[in-house]
Amino acid sequence: MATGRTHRPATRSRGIPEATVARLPLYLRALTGLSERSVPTVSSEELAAAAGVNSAKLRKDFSYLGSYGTRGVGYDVEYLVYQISRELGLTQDWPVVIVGIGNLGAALANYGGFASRGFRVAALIDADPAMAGKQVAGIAVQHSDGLEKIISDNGVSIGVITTPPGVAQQVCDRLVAAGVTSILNFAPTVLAVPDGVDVRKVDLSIELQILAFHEQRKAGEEAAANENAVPAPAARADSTEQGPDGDVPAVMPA
Amino acid sequence: MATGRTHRPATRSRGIPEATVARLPLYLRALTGLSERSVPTVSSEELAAAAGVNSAKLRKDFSYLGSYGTRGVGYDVEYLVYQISRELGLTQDWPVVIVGIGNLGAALANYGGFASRGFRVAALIDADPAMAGKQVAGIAVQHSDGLEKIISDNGVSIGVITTPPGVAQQVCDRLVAAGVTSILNFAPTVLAVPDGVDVRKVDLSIELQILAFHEQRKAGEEAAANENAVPAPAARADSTEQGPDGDVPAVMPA
DNA sequence: AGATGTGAATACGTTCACAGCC
DNA sequence: GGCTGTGAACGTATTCACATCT
Repeated sequence: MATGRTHRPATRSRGIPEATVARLPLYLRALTGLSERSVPTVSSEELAAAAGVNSAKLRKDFSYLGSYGTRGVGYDVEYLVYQISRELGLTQDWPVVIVGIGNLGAALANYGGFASRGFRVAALIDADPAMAGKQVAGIAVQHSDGLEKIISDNGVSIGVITTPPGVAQQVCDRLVAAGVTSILNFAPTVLAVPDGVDVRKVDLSIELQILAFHEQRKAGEEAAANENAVPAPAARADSTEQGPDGDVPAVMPA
Repeated sequence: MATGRTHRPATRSRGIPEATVARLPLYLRALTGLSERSVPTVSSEELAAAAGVNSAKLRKDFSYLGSYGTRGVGYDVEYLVYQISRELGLTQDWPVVIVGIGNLGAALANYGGFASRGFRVAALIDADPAMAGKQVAGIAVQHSDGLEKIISDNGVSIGVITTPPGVAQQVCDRLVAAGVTSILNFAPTVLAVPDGVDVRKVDLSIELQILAFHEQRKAGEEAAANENAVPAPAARADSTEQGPDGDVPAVMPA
């Protein structure tokens, strides 16, 4: 196993920034929409709006892939779809296993967006013997005893973990030992993996907590604004927060 | 991040970097684990390991909150739990609505991590009349006709969207008009919201595509390595012009 | 001694603004 | 004229390394 960190060599032409990679799927989705509506070309401005980013960022992102646009015209939709798909590795298809077929695992198995784009659910795996053989999303659940064989028989390199947190690390270890090198973790645990294995995590609870932080801050600002509104002490406004017309949402519930 | 420009005013003492905010829930989870095991104090090194980050980053993060540690000793676990909870706004509890009770919505409703920390499912809402009245996770599903009333009666400011993509924007608009200012979006769509409303998105498909990108790159490197090992044929199909060396970036701290 | 807290250095990401091409 | 592609400027995040305190 490649143990050494190969010390990123200020990579030459193939060094696409991580932030850009994370946005490519967004562009691809927007482009797919345009493609379905048979739109032939699109400007950076239009595409950026559809993807929810600004156009300078989009152009910079595309510049890492190459020069796929035409000045004065824009981008050819089909061509870009192909180029981005290729860059993301979606021209081949990726067999995926989901481990842990509870509510969430089942929901993911049923999720349409899975198959739509290069991914195929190769197997559903659960530790509960009572689950084995049951059909979920048209696929028979298999017992986790056979995990290693399933992985290697299907050439799976991407695993999705939707188990309870207590067993996520064990499952992860087995997946990695069996040859999986990319893991999408829905269990609220930090997974330890060897070098060369990528882990991405999705955590509902974390997302909500981040939202709560901002909610609280909004509430605080509102309160501060109200405080300012009444007394107005001799001291000047001290440029504290932004002006009165700032950011409190225009939507005031009746 | 929100689509709107929230005019960040270089806020004085309350300016906690976004990247730090995103890690606070991670620290909190690690600390909660220690707390349950009655560990009284923890060093930045230990806590960082448990949270899957490095210790310098953790200390820097905490320095934005204040000086809650003791030099030569470490951090008091209970005290830190409290401080971070307060900072994140988890000392109050947040009523949340989930709109779209399909597989995923139901899975989230059943998700334990929801209630565990400051969040309470105030209502489940679905547009299908056949769903209305059904119990999911012990809560009766309500029809979306009453959305506005549900929001205002319960003082809901956080909404979770698990509808099909086609209706996500409409649902979002109604939530916002009814007073919701934070949205967690599971639908694969870009949501447009007014200033002052935060949107965070969770998208399975995007995460998989990011993993596929890195998978592909690993495969390319392996191939390149093999090519080096074996004498290459005179003319090779140079479809994959992978850089000579390069390395797999540590995408996510694991 | 041992660990925190933090300026300074570095790396990464975004935005600006305009040259270059259609 | 219009739009891309990109160096340069700016801003944010991470890491280093050490002064500071118990």
